[in-house]
Amino acid sequence: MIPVIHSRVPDGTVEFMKSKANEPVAARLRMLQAAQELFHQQGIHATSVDQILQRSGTGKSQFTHYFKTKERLVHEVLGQLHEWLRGDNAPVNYKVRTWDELDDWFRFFVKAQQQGGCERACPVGTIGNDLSDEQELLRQDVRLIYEWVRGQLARFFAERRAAGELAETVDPEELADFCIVIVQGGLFVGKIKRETDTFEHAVEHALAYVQSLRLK
Amino acid sequence: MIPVIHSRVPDGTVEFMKSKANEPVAARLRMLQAAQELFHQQGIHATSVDQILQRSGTGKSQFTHYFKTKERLVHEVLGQLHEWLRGDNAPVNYKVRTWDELDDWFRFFVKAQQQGGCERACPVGTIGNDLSDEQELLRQDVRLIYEWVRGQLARFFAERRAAGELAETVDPEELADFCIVIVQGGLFVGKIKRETDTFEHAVEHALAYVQSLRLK
DNA sequence: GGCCATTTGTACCAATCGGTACAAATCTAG
DNA sequence: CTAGATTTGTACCGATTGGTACAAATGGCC
Repeated sequence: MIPVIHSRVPDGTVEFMKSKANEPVAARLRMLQAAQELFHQQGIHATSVDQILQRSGTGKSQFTHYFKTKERLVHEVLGQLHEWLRGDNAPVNYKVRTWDELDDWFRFFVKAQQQGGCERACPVGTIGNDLSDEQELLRQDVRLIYEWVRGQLARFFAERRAAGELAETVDPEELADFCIVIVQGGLFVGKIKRETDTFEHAVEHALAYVQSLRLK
Repeated sequence: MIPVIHSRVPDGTVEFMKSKANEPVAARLRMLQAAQELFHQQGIHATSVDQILQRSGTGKSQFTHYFKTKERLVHEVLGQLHEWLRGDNAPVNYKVRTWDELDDWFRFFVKAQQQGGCERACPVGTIGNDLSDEQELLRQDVRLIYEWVRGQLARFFAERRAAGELAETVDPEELADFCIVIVQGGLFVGKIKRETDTFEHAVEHALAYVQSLRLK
């Protein structure tokens, strides 16, 4: 039986519901989860270590023991996000294979932002945007994730082109960049303006454009 | 004769070059300028008041005297940016009137990011992205700027449509949203990846799309 | 000169930041 | 049980945060 690790109470702090047989890894996971959520909605700078500890219901000694520094925690959060996207439990299918799935991919982000009250943009982008010049390691983590997403979209477009469904003049990777910029920009503007209309309009135009490139 | 207020030394701090007749407003302007630059490249959270004071060569008492709080300083920086964009000294022409000027408008941002070493995105967006839920006043400042830019682009598209150069089915405001998302997203991704290729590809596709909507 | 508002220097504040020290508690293996 | 490693609680650290207090300096104006 899987022990209940924690459950949310209205204000976002955790209720202690550890199983009788105390699982040590749970603390680590709770901290990772809390950090990911807080980084997503506040960024790195606006999120203090103490805040993460409070939400995850852990002490400072655990933090030091499992992560040592805030920077390493960010690194692990990015690793977790990376695995999550690549895996089959991702909230949206990144491994696009049909034109319809491309539509779904775009529209998922609009819906996701709506459901989050327009308070969050891309979790990876939010972290990446807070990095300084000295944090080249973390920046590499972020780049890796972006490149993987780009690769998935580029592969799809290349497949469609090979199937004669896309003009030969279209570079799959450049079109992938276009799609990524739409999503990142839409989430960014949506978060700032606290509204999804702008994002929606951009997505509709982007989809219309991609459709206009289709051959059959 | 206009007094030399300050000049940059390599490390970014100011050299004191006050005119003999000490101008009190100069301190205020230097702080505003320093704040704008630091907010642009680091965001609000990563920029401390002391850092602004150091760069502008002013003391804490001046800061308190002219701005009282950091929040009010941000407000004034946004006001300065707003005036700057609307005025005729803006680094790029926002009052687009021809298709060529639209091209220039898009491509300016790519070039600007390149020249800044890909370390900065949009100054307004960077500030807006750092706002919390409680700072609704500052968010309104940001919205106002975005709405003005959107209005300029929408006006241009509406003009073109009235002239029969754009399909009647195209909503000028929605197309403006598309353009803004491209620029904001491109700057955002470019800053994170420290590279402008993604942005460039997105802009080329965006321009190709807009061109495809032209009727003559 | 003398007055009064504006402008500035210096010292200071409590709160929070990320991080450390170290011993006590706990789990696991023999 | 005991031994040794893992995990955790508590107290603490110097540095920095945004902001304040208050007097001294400076300015224009009469």
